[in-house]
Amino acid sequence: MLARPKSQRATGRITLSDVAQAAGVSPSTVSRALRGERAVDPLLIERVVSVSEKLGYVPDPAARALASQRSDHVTILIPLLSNTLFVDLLEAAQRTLRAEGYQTLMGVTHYDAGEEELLLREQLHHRPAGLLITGLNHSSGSQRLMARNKVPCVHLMDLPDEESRPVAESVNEAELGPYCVGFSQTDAGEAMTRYLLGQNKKRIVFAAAQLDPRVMRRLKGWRRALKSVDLHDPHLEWLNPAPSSLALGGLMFEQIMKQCPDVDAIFFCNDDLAQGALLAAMRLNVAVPQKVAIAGFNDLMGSDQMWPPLTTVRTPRAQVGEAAAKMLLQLIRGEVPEQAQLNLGFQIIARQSA
Amino acid sequence: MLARPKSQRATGRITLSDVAQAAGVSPSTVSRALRGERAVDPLLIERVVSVSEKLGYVPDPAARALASQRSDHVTILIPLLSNTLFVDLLEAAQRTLRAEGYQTLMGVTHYDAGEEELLLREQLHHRPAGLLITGLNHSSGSQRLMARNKVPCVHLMDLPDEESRPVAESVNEAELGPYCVGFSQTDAGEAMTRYLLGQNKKRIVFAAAQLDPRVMRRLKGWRRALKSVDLHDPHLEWLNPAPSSLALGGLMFEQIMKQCPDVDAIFFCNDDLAQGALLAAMRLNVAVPQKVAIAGFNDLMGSDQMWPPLTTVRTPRAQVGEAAAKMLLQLIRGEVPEQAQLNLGFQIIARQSA
DNA sequence: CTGAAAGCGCTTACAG
DNA sequence: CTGAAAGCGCTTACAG
Repeated sequence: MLARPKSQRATGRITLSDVAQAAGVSPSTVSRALRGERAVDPLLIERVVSVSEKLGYVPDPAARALASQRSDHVTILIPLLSNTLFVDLLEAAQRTLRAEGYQTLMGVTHYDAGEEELLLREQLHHRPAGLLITGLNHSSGSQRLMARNKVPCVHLMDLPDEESRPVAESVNEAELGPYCVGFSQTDAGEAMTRYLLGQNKKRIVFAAAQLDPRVMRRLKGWRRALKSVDLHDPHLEWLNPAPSSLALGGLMFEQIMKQCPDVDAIFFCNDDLAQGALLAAMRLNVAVPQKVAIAGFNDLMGSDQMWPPLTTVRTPRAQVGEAAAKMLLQLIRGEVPEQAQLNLGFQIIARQSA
Repeated sequence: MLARPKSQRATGRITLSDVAQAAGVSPSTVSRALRGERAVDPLLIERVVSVSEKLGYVPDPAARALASQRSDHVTILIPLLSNTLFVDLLEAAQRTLRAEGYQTLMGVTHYDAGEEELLLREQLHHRPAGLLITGLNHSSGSQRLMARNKVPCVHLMDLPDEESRPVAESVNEAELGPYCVGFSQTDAGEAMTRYLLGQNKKRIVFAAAQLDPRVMRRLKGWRRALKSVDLHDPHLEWLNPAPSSLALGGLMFEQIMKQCPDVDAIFFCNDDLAQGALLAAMRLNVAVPQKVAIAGFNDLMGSDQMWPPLTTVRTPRAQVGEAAAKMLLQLIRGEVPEQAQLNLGFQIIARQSA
């Protein structure tokens, strides 16, 4: 039996130098060839790549990070793991990033700006290559951290309001940000409300929990739609800061039915609430949508299985995760994305509950 | 205005040497003091810690990983993100690990042994400090990878069968593994079946999807219970390899009702299937539990909100995530956990569907 | 218990 | 286009 050629190193790892030696070039050249830096002879690239594959060379991420001051980590900050919306976002982003050799590090903020800032601070010490962060609203401390570290960053699931967008005369690169991919939460809230109006509903409640910034934007859309037809009434706003859940949806439904028997539709800010309401309606024997229509938001798992099936707004979260990751990848490479704000839209899914 | 004392380094980062200089000791001592290595004068430790806090020193993870050949990453491999079971596991593990300064890196195997092996290989290149992996069944390639890299590893959500456990006369450390924390899937399957028998059910279907190893262990428990009272019938086994979902649960329910009208109970291997069945029963106007009882597994979100509320097995996934992370932390520190196999049990939640 | 020195495995000005 | 050299910021035998 032939002894396998041993590496010189104590660790036994195949290193860049091993490859360089075997290929008869300098380590610098191997480094450049493998990273696809231009300014390397194509023939050398070929040779280096083939040798490194033969030896089974795998670059050491720690050494690379130390030398280049940039890791192969991308941090993604999401509010919650208990809303499948964010899990879908995470999975899509992670899949996209992994395909390009990046590791995804997830942080859960629990909708808490302080926790977000803390996570940001922790993560920034690891010199992430990029940052994916949910929403556009962050503490001034967080904003400072992001700016000072000037790490590429893409915001998820929302877009700046029209009115707040800069109407610069000459838009230069620096004014392009913030980079974000999502859709207009306000428009989506307005669209569903208009749909309900189209179903001839007049007393449409907006029922929300959690009350995060995106929920409040949907509320704004609901208000806009109702005001435009002079049907807005502040009493129709049911805002509960508690975390969203099926159980809470059921509870809110009961309360609304008891206190506002004349209501003819309820637009819940998230499908879990709406699903809970549908289940409660069943228990309480309230006819949906005849007595009261019910609509949700996000088109989460199970909404199509409810009885009656839930009318809702389908949001492109997997697409958002993927597109945002791709945009981030561009920024990491120093490229300029075609659009700084990518609008992926939404879709009204008319089923039978409204 | 006083200029802030600048670091010598080009990167501007506060380094170990900065702390050493300010504290009047050598870098080696700072390194040892900060990592809580014994064999350092307590007074020096105090001084070093206070100076490093004053300077806002944060160790560079990349440099540390490169020098020590161990990163501060822990890899967790789970089958899916679409089953909240695994999300709960992930969140608990990540929370526990983060508190001790470890970063959690997640890999999604999609119940595919090949993908698991690939993820393992990728992750191992990053020299993780430890590994959390779902289940006990892995490809021989994966097992080899884990063994060769001798990275501390804890298995999640299952325990070795009694019969397969080594009955060593003198158990030494090497024979303690595999480390795992979970509960007996077989016993849980058996317990729920016995509960249904106790409800005077005679024709109890086991309806399963996905058919991963843990589902098959539940099946085994169901068989054991039915055989013990001579009520086992192979026709009662409904095994569908498709991914689990609400919709599939509904479909399976319809099929079972059509083809086996004499069935008086269905034990679904997961709550999503059972929830789908409950919803289908409602559509089809089948009385639950009078005509047919329905039971699930895991006690997932929403099961208590169904109508009727779902009888199920509550599994301690958050506790598993936390306990496994703690056990892994011990292994990383070189400590020996009290038990190599930690049984966290399960609980029958008798609600109204069975 | 403490320190000087070597080394971890890369990247990147700098020079040619 | 290529290479020699310095450097990234730590840890860890080794010696004392």
